[in-house]
Amino acid sequence: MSIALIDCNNFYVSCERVFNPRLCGKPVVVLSNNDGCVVARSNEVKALGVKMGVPWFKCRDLAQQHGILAYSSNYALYADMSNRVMRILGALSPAQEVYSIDECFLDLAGCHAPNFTQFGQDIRQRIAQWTGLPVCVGIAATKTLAKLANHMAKKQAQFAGVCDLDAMPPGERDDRLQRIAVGEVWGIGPRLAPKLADLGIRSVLDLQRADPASLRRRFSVSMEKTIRELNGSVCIALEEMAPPRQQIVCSRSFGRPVTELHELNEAITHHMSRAAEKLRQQQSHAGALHVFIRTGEFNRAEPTYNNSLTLPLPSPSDDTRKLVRVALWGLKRIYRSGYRYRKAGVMLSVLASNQGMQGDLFDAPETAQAAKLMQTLDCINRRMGMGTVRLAAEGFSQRWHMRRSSMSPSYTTRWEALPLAS
DNA sequence: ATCACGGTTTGCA
DNA sequence: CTAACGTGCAAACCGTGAT
Repeated sequence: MSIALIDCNNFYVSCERVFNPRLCGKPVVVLSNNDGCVVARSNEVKALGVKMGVPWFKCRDLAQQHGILAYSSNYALYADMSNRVMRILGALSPAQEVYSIDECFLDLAGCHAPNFTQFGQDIRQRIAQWTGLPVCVGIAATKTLAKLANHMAKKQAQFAGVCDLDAMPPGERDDRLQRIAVGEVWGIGPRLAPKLADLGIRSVLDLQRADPASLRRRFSVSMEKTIRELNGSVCIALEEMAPPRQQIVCSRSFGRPVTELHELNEAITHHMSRAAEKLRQQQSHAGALHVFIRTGEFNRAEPTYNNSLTLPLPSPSDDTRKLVRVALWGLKRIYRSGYRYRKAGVMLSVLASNQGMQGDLFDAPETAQAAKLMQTLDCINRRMGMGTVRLAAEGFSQRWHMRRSSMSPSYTTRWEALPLAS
């Protein structure tokens, strides 16, 4: 059993560089939604000590000094580049799990490659040539180990971007695992790492050799699975088909403080429309929805107000219009004037698959006509771009919309963005 | 004492 | 000029009322 984890290096920054090669060799960051935090860093920026997830305003001085170039995130571009990469990789193996926008697992069992390290190099070469993106490849017996192998391929230059843990002599392997902090393990985050350290478990090797049963009692099942995976037994299966979500959340911070109900109405309508899209995409209906609004969580000088409301739906629905109507009703109930709201969102829950749904005695079932309408809406928006056809209640000026002060053109998804002669 | 539930917190990526 | 800090998901946890 061998699994490969292919992960793009500094993915968002690398995408920007593909279409703007002048950025190569320069310190570049990509910012999160609303230009809030640093979410991707070029190696030059990492070398300057800028940490992942730092609020951008806190790096402004350093950025000024070193001429760091900052881009707002351009999801249309990254999603398109991701699709290209995933399609290429998917063709190399009968089983692929797309784990996130920039990484996927491949089951190598079905790949008749004589030498997996060479196979990894071929992958790197092909992705570089066909998309312009740099990737690293980790290979091992389980997903957890493949993640770790990928980490080594990235951090240690002598691997040249490919690390096959199974091809490594056991002595050397233990030696390397000894030198990696336990917090690098997949599933061990900033909370668990210190707790493990209290027990004397500091390195990956320590965790690998820990007793799964006792750590399960102290922590959870997932901890036991992680330990077993580190020892080469598969506990976390490759999931080719993502299981349908149990809840769907859409929320955003505003580009500026919002005080008026009519603006919140627009934002909630927008978020609910997106949530309903996701809902229909996974072929579910929602049995309940949740609306929330909140003031800033960092600004302690301002009066705080957080509120939310969960509303059961009379019968499960996937109709944007019905969901929006209920959400706005809920919003009106929780809205208080006189606050500077910074964020709003919705959540759909009690999700049921479209097959075998229970009807309601007192509520009209969703009509075939409504289903057809939603289908058409989704079809147009998929083809012509997000939000081509939408509810007017989403508003037009959208003064609450997130900040994106410096976004690159969407080269691969908008004709107008191509720098052709006009 | 135990269970199902719903809401909240925790944790991760 | 100033103020400014992301999102989505699930599991664990906890209090409550019913059994």
